Amino acid sequence: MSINRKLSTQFDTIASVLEVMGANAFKINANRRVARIIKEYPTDLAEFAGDKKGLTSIEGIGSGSADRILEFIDTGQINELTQLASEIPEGLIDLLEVPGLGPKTVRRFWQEAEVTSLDELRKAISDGRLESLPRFGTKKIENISDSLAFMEASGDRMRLGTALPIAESLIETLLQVPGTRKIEYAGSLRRGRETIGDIDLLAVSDDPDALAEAFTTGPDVIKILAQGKTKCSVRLERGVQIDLRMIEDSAFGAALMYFTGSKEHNVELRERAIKAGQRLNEYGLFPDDGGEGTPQSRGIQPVASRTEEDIYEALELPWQPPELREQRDSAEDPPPPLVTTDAIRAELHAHTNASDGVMTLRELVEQAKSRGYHTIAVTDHSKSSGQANGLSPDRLRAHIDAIHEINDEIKGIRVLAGSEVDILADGRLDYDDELLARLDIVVASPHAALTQDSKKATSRLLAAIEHPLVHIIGHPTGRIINKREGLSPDMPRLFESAVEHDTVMEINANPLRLDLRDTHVRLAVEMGCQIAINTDSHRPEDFDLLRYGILTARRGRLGPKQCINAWTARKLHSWLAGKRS
DNA sequence: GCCGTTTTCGGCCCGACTGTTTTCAGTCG
Repeated sequence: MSINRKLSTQFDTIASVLEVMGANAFKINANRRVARIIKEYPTDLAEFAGDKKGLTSIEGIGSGSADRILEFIDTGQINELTQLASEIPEGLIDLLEVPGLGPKTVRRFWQEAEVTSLDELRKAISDGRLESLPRFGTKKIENISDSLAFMEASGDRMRLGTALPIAESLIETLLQVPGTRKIEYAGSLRRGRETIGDIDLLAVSDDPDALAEAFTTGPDVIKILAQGKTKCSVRLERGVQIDLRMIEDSAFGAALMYFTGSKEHNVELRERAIKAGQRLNEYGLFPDDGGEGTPQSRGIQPVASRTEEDIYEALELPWQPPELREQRDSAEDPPPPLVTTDAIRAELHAHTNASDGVMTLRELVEQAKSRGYHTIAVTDHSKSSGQANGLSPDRLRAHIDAIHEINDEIKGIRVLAGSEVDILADGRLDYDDELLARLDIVVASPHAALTQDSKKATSRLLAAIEHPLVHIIGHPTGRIINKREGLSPDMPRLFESAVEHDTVMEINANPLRLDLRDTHVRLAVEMGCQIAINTDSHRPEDFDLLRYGILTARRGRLGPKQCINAWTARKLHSWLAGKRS
C-alpha cells in the first residue's frame, strides 16, 4: 500500500501544530500544500527513496520537505513532527476540526481557559468558563456548541465515497481466497446513503474457514470484534467496522435483502409475508406452518430464497432498487425509471488548471471524450474565488477564446465555454451580464457566506435562479458532509422558482458534497424541476465520482428524462441556447 | 516553507462575513 496517505497526514499535522503555535502563515500554507500534493500524487512516493532531486522537481516540494519525506521513507516517521507535537497538548489538533474554531481561538482556549480537548471544550461551555474571555459573547459560544453537536451527530459515520472504495478493494482481495465464490456488499452502502455506519459483506464460499481467516488477518485489521462460523467482524484503521457474513448460495437473495434493509423496508415486507401466511427472514420466504422455532431449522423448504427478485415476486411485489428501500418509500409502488451512470452523456461542471483544476483544457476535453460524452462544459471559478485562482474578466475572455478554438479543433465532442460563477452573499453574480452573456453555459454556485440565515440564503439563491443568464445552480447549499452544514434555504421555494425560470438544480456528485442531497432531489423531482448530475471534476479521476451522484439521484427517484446530462446533444444544446434567446 | 530570478531575499491572495466591537479580530474559501 502506498505511503502517500499516511505521509500526507503527517504534513497536515505539522501544519496544524504550527498553526496553533502561531507560526508564519506562509510556512503553514506550504506544509498544507505539501500534504495535499502528496495525497493526490498518483504513484507511491516510497519510490523516491534516496531520490531528493526527483522529489524537489515536484512543484511545491522544496528541499526541506524532500528531506522530511526521505526521512519518512527510511524510518516511518518525521522527527520534526515528534518534536513539534511535544510542544502542544495532543487534543488541540482535534479542536481545529470544530467548524468555526481556528488556530487563534484554539490557542486562546488552551492558554486562557485550560481547554485542551473536545471533552474539555464541552465542560468549559457548560461551566461558563468561556464567557469570561474577552470577545466571547453568548452567540459565539452558542455557535461553537452547535458545531460540537453537529460533529457528534455525524462524526461516527464515514462518507459513502470513503466506504465504497474500501468495500470494493476488500471484496477484490477476498475473492482471491480459494473456495470463495461470490461476495457482495449490503447495508446502507448498497442503498447508497451519503454516510455509512459500518460495512456489511455477504459471501458464499466452499471454504468458509479460509475466508474467515483471510478476513480477520488482513493487513489493515487492528481489532477482531467477532469471529464465528457465519459471521466475522473487524475494525480497520480509521475506525471502520466491517462485518462479513458467510451464507449458503441457495439463501443468498434472502440474506442480501435482509442485510440491505432498510430496517423499515424489511418490516414492511415481513408484515406482508405474515398476512399471506408466510414468514420472511434472512434465510428465505417460508410457508408458516405455525410450528415452533425457525422454519429453516425444521427443514421446511422456502418458497423463495435464491435471489431478491424471486422473493419480491413471491410476495407479489415489484422488485425495488436498493436506493428506494428507505422508510419514505412504499414497497408496493412500482419503482419509477431511475437514471444510471450509462445514461450520462455530458459533464456540465468541470475545472481546468486555469483555475484550481490539474487538467489542461485539452486534457479535460480528451478525458470527457474518452468517457463517451457528447458535451463537456468548461466551468472554471470566477474572480471572487481567489483561493481557487478564479478568473478575472480579462482572463475569462481569453479562456473563452481558447475554449472556442479547441471546440473547433477536437471533433466528436462539443466543448462549452462556461464559468462556475460565484453567487455573492447578496445574490449578485461575480461577473457582469455582458460577460455572462458571452458564455455558452453558466453554473452559479455559492462558495462564501455559507452560514447566513435561511431567509438570506433563500433570497440569495432565488436571485441566481431568476437571473436570465444562469443555467444551473451548482452545489446549492455548499454543505460538506460531516464538516459544514451549509445553507438551509427554503427548498420548495427554490424548486418552484427553478421550474418557473427553467433553471436547473445540480446534484454535485463529489462524495464530500452530494449537494443537492437525496431528500432535496426527491422533492425537486416531484415538483418537476430539471436536475443536473455533475462531478465538478478537478482531476481526471474525478469523472469516476459520477456514481455517487447517480446513487444520490436514484435515492431521489430521478429518471433520465429529468436529468439534463442524460439528454441527447440536440436537446441539451437547444435548451442551453434557449436560455440566451 | 517554496519559489524565482529583476536570484540567495522578498513575496507569497485577500475580500467577505460574523460577532464583537465602536474600528477590529478571526475564520473561511
